[in-house]
Amino acid sequence: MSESELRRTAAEAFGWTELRAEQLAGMQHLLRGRDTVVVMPTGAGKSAIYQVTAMLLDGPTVVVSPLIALQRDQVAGLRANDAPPAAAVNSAQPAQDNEASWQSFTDADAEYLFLSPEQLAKEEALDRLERAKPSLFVVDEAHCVSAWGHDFRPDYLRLRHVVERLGHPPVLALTATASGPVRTDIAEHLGMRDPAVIVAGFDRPNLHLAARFCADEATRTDAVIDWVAQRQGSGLVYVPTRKDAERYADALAGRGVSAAAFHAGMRAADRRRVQDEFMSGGIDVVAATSAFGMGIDKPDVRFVAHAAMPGSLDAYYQEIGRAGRDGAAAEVMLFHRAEDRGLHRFLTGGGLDRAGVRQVAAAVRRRRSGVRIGELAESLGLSRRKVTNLVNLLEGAAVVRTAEDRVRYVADAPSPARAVSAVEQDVERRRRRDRSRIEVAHGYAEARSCRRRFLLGYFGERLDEPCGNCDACDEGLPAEAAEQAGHPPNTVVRHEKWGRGTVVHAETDRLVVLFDDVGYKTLSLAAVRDNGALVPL
DNA sequence: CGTCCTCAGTTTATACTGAGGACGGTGCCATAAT
Repeated sequence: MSESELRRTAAEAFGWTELRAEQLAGMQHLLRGRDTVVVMPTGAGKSAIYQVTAMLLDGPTVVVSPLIALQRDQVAGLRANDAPPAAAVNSAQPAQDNEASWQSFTDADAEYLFLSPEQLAKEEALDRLERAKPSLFVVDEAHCVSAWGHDFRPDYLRLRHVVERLGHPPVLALTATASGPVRTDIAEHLGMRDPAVIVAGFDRPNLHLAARFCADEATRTDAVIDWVAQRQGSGLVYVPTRKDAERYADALAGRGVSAAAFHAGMRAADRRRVQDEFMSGGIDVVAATSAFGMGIDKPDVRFVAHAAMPGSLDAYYQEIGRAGRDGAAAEVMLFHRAEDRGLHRFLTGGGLDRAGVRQVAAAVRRRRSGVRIGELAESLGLSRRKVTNLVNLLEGAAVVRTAEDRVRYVADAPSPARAVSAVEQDVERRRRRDRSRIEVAHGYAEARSCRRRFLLGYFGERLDEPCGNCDACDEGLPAEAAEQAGHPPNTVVRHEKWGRGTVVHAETDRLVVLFDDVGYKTLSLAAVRDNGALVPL
């Protein structure tokens, strides 16, 4: 497919006269049938990649989207152009409308169908999808596969079976934020084959990055409120708990700031009102949990404060990325405490339900011809979500396998009793990895050198000059550390104990290395030099 | 793992202190009760 044909389609159907190199590259990979991962900032035109490609492929396109609100936005956006018809299926619209969406999709009338991963867990949905013979399978906000699939929304990890059932059309994963391990996780769990990975620049040079250590909770509260009260324009305050959202919103209101809380425990109508008023400028500041943000594209957010360090730099970067989308200067301030680790340790610490693993394994083994997850849940009297999670774990440990929607016991797999320890090892590995991400996030918070270099390094990008727009650069802190150390970011190294790894960040006295097997580790440079435990590869 | 809340105990102030326990984040979907 020629580049000019892509450009023409983009112009005719959508009125886009320019396409970025990354967009074109993504389109061409997909047209050649190759699975593709695209990491591109919000507003850079990720959606264009599938919207245009869909029109040039012979068959409709399935778009998996995590939020119903996003599905709506996407459908509305397509309808506003001369694009082909788009439809959605979800629980928020009447059954009649869902039926109409399916009809138009299977009749080859609609080109795009938007739905959640949970919809794709339904047998009937799969049948209808299969009949429509989709030629492109898109996973929007694909970091959700990695962030949510392992526990919160396990149907994300079932998508690979949906893809196989559909004969593996080209798969496109789209996200704005994904570090190396997250990209790998996404590709693996979507069952991608030798995917092309396109990463557009991560840097957001207009964001001024800064962090402040707070000794105790009362000091932090005051510091956050003072800082926010002194700012102008729209801003966000990210907080760790729902109660904090209310607490900060009230305190800010008491200081004369037009502020409101936002979290998942609020009534839907209140959430909508807060979001609408923030968008329209009626409310200046929203104090929110991580529930706020996906799909929010307000260009003139002037600041983002964090009243605690989130559980990973992936989450942090996503949240600060909501500032300064218009390209004008914006401020980002992180108020952190060492104790912020506690909540995330708790959240990543849920113990494995060994009895559940064993129970599901045994139940699967009994059904020699395989069993569907729905039947399994019903016969065991467990929730669907629970069973899906347990099946995912068993599948990860290669104890069971899914084909044609049926879960089967792997012929030479260990007994259910022994399978438990295989699963446990996987869970333990994941926990170590999650905890190492918490640690590296605090490494960032406490860093004494260019913050932007640290952040970009985490996402696999190298910044050669100090950025000049962070608190460390403001203070003239050393920036040449990476070179002095002899281990600049992105150097591949081998550690005698932890194996292969990649340098993520270097300071005068320590290195942060991402090891393939054990996750992130901070190494003292003195120790590295003295005992030769770390060698470049 | 840390914080906040409650409550008992000590105290005689309507207030401190410590112990113990609850609670902590993301959304889809289906189903039940108004």
